[in-house]
Amino acid sequence: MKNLIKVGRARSNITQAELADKVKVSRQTINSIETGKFTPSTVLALKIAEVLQVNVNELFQLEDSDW
Amino acid sequence: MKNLIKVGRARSNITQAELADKVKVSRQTINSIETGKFTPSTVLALKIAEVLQVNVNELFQLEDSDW
DNA sequence: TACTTTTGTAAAGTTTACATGACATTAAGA
DNA sequence: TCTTAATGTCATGTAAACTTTACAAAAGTA
Repeated sequence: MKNLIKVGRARSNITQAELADKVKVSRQTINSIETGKFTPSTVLALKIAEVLQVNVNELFQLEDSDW
Repeated sequence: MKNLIKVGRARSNITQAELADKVKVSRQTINSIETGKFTPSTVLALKIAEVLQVNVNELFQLEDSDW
């Protein structure tokens, strides 16, 4: 799965740590998701999308290898 | 988190077992998500949304208690 | 260059998603 | 009513998300 968190953060001009605070997870969790180390839960994806003001479908995109 | 999987299945006229097959998880997993027993991963949410032809944000919605 | 902020990463522990198998309940059709 | 399909649920096991602590690498700024 591909993600555009970095782009969204840049647009909103916030750091990983600030995003982490807003969605109430650790900074490492945001970093791990952003760098593709793991897949967030849907609740967390919805929160990140809300903070970054985008749809989940824009922020996270399936790849062929996910099927 | 609230979900509208049951509504989406009804619209697409497919059973939990059929949906499970299409997204490649067990029937119990679909049932557990649909009945709110647990939160799916974002990959699974994207797959279910794609099969049911809706956006993740329409299918899964945050509640105040999620924050 | 020196200092500070931001980001990347790793290890160890806890929690939860998801699998499998089994069985009970409900809905639906003959 | 009898039978079958669909759904709900439970128990056990494994894999993966997420936490905390800690440190290193990068990037920005004086």
